[in-house]
Amino acid sequence: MEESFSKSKCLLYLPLGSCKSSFNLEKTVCNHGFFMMAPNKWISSTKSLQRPLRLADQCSSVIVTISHLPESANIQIYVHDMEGVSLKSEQAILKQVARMLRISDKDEKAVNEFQGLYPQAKQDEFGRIFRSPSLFEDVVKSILLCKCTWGKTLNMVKSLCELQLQLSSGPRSNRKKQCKTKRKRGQNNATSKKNHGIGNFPNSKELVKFGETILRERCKVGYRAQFIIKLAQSVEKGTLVLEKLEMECNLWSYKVVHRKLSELKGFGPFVVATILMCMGCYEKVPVDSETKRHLNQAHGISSCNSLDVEEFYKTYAPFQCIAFWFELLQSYEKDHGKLSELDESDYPKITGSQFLQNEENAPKS
DNA sequence: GCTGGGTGGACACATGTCCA
DNA sequence: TGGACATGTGTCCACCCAGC
Repeated sequence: MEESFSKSKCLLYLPLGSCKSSFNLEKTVCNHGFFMMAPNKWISSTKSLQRPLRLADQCSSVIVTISHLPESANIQIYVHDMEGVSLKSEQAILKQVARMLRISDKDEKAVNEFQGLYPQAKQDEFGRIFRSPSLFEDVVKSILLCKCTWGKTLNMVKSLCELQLQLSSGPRSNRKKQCKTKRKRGQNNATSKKNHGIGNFPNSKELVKFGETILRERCKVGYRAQFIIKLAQSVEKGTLVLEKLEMECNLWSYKVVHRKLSELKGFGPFVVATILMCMGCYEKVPVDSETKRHLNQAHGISSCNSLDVEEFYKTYAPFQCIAFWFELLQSYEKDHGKLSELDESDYPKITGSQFLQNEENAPKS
């Protein structure tokens, strides 16, 4: 059967629907550390987001630039280096963009309810926390946040994307074996063409292929390699269906999903809370050194544990996590200026603890 | 270049609490 | 009273970096 192609050759539109009134691309993207992680690239001069996204075959990627004109009812997605996009791939791209930017009726409902509880967030157009085009990417990035500095996390993620680019643009014969799906005219493997210097974030299939040793040696992910590979293997075998968990999280209590995730090796309370946030369950605040620092610095709460954090944000239930991120973002922007206007080279510096060190070193008045 | 302390979340185990 | 669950604490691990 002939695959049909989009009439629009390289420009796609994602309707905002019910999200139109509350949506602001800059505020939606530049509000969580994930936007600083490769392969995301925020271009402050044009207020647009550039990154590779998967085509329908899940194997090849294309670079897209996502932008939004104020008052427009659609998000504009420019697909680079492509003469045409099949309808299936178009749907795949739109689905990924909608996930990243939380464009859905459910997300809009959450934003409105949260802003009702936290009016200042409405003023600041805050409510959508940026995430990845796939839950798998969110999960791996959450693992990479652990036991290291922010700068190191950024490096590990970047190395993974570089490795993905290297391997995906390897010998043609290998790529043919990887991609059984037939591609027709115009559906070039974008990674074989102009790649804008960055690969996509590897999917589970690619990570299984890389293996633990390569992740350790090339990407310097250390002990995290075993957890990531195990996760990727479970996804590939079908013993772990992340999308099903996400759906369960939406349908029933997050506690069931919380328990299931906690059973996985390498998934501690911080990682699980971060994943739940990405899934759209905001009741658990990820508690790490940064959370404790923030509560100490902003509210004078010293030596707090996860229960103290839970107690502190219970006013905003079931959106405790969004409330926490709103406060944290405000403190970052107070110290470093607007995150959306930062230079990429400043990204590794964005932690409150850095600020704390500066404060401690500053002469006391 | 080597060494050892610091970092920070996960993990394993110990202890505490609750409820049938 | 005992099992299930929650909480606290010490240890582990890989890396960074200052000091020698």
